[in-house]
Amino acid sequence: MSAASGVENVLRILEGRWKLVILFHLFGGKVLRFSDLERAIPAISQKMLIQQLRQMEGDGIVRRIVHHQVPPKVEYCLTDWGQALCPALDALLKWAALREPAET
Amino acid sequence: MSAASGVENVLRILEGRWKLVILFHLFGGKVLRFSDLERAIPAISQKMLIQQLRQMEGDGIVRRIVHHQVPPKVEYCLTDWGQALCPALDALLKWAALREPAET
DNA sequence: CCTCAACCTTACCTTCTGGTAAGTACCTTA
DNA sequence: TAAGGTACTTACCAGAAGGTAAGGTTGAGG
Repeated sequence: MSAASGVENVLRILEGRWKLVILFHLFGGKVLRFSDLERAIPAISQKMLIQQLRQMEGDGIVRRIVHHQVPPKVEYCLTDWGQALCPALDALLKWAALREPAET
Repeated sequence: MSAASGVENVLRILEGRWKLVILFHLFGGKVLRFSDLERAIPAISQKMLIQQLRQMEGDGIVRRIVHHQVPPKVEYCLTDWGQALCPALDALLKWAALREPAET
């Protein structure tokens, strides 16, 4: 059952109050600046935004693009691997959709 | 993007240090007693085992079968919905497997 | 009467997560 | 010289998650 630990790893990556919210804003190849994300997710604090972005960058889901300009400009987008998450999340969604009818 | 909250809900259900470990022990229609699970997962404490089982029962993933005997006997197995999780977890696993080759 | 087995509950404590608020660095503009 | 905009960073705190240890219920067996 190393599958268990594999899935646990994946959950560990996706866990975090804001990861999925950020992901969904980035799906579809969108490229957003830090401040765009702040505006898109008003409830998030800068600390959390940066923290979750950094973690996802470290996990290889998100790519960080720094433009060395005077008013700093940093953009974020998904890596190919990050984009590939879509179908897997869909599978989870489909599973969740099964719930209502089949409840004993 | 209510998909985001949908997936968040699912993660909320699967989250928890021991849920997946227990799930994988129950996959395949297995029916296990409390003490079987304790033995199968030596690192878990009784408190955690019961807590995670109860949460999964509440979420409709696990079914609890009580036999009113003198040395109590309680069995746990997956509901149909719980079994249906398998393919979704497989999708996550497949996604995780994509990682190595495509790392830039 | 005492103990044991199996399942669960409770109290308490530590660690982790997320939240707020303030501060930093840099150059541009007034 | 002072203010401002962008992208962070830091210090501190509260609440939740998880861990340990002990207790409690029930009837059979000694």
